[in-house]
Amino acid sequence: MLTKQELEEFWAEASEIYLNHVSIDCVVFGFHEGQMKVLMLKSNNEEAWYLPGGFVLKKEPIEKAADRILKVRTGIDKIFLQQFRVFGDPDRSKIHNDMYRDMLPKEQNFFDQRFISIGYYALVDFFNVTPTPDDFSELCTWRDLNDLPKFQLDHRLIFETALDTLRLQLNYQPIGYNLMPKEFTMPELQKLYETILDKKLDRRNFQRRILGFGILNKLEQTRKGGAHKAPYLYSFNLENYQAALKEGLKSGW
Amino acid sequence: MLTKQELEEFWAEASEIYLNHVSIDCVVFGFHEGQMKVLMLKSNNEEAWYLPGGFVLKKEPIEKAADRILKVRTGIDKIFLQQFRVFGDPDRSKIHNDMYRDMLPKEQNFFDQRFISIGYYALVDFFNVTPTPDDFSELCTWRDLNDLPKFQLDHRLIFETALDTLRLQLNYQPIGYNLMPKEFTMPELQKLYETILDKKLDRRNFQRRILGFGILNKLEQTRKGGAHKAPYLYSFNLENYQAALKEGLKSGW
DNA sequence: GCAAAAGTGTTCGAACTACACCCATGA
DNA sequence: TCATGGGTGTAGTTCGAACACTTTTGC
Repeated sequence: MLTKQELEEFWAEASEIYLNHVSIDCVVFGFHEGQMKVLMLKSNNEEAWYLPGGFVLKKEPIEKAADRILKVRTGIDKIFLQQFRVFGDPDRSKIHNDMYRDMLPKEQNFFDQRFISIGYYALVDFFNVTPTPDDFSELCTWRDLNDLPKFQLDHRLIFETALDTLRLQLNYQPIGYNLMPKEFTMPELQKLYETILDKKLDRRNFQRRILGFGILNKLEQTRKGGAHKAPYLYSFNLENYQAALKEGLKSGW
Repeated sequence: MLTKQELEEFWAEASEIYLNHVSIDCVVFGFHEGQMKVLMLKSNNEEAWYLPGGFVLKKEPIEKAADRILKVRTGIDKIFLQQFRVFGDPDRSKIHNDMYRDMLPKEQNFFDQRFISIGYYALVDFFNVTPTPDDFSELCTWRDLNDLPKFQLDHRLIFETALDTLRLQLNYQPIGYNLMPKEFTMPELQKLYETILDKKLDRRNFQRRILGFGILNKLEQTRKGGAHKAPYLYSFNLENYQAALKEGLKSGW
């Protein structure tokens, strides 16, 4: 928790270095133990959780800003990021404002303004992330999609819009390279799809379809140690994967 | 063309009523005589064209701002609008700034700042639009997609991103209700798709596919007066159309 | 009657669905 | 040896691509 003095300094600096009225919020998806996770922060002294976010430096491209913000929260450098919507309701940051409004006069208070927030979603490898709280949180951690906390501000809307976008993009983009470890089994990848879509898929049809995309390399090894028949390991064929990202998976029209 | 005095007043007012650093640019698509059109404005005294745009009032939702901006440029009230991307390069409004930078001191000059622009695309019925120039343009008119002028700033990028988005959305959204007149023939609708996609489609397959979506009503009448066999008229089944907009056309996974 | 546009099939193959069977492993 | 998970195969169906024939209309 920051002291009033520290807040004062933070705000004074913020107004100097950041663009006014513009913020960035990120929905960071990870995948662990067959569950989809989202990175969240818990407010100081309050049971309200929010998404990693921040502001844009005066001369910084917004993509760089999102990168920088997530680098601090996760420790990861080149994160897969996708802009998905702008949240621009005039009242969307009202609660946030209220929290800090009375602590400083309006002129010095960077938070006491309307923010247009640019939403990014990110896909990351769970194990590479080192969740790191910011100045306004006592905790930064993964939350299971099936066990979400109380959201601050409009962050539930931002989260749900991100998830909807991700589900939609599943239809014309390959997904997984950023969420899975280097090597993985087909059932593991299927579980990722099932978790994102929140429904069961047929083992055999899933395999055929995914393989049909031509974005996987089948490796010689199998994953030993499981309680049953050892599944084959796969890795992504990065070249084809990138191509599929650009061209899309189906032509449609 | 505004005088220096008028500019001074405009800027003084702008800083008072608009959010800093945030702008909106709109790509307005229309369809006329088998050609896709985009609404553009021609700069005063310069062969540089730009997209309809504007700023966000201090307490206005961004969607409302886009509505308001387009209402003034087109005369249409409830336009079909779709946010598609934010353009946030720090140098993106540089040229614009240069144009007006020297006319007023920095503090008074609303334009002499970095703008994060929210991109919307709009689909409108060509015949309902009354193109109306703004204070910085001598002309507001439709431009054919096959005959585009020189763009100002990053407006070519904005336009192309909008078109790409539209093409992508064609795969999972019905399109046409906002671009076609109330009644239309199948060949006319096909022409719309062909124009957006910039490629020929098979008559028969197109008809089967579109009808399969269940978003059309076949009318009794035919379009008389043509030089050949009279085609049937169709209208959109608005209920099914709206449903398709929400649910998407194909499930995919 | 002829050219051009529009209505209406049909065929073929690819792709998706829904299944069934076999194999490997640990308990 | 058996329950469980994983690899692989197949029949039926649907969907889209390619293509042909007929009908209407103005000249």
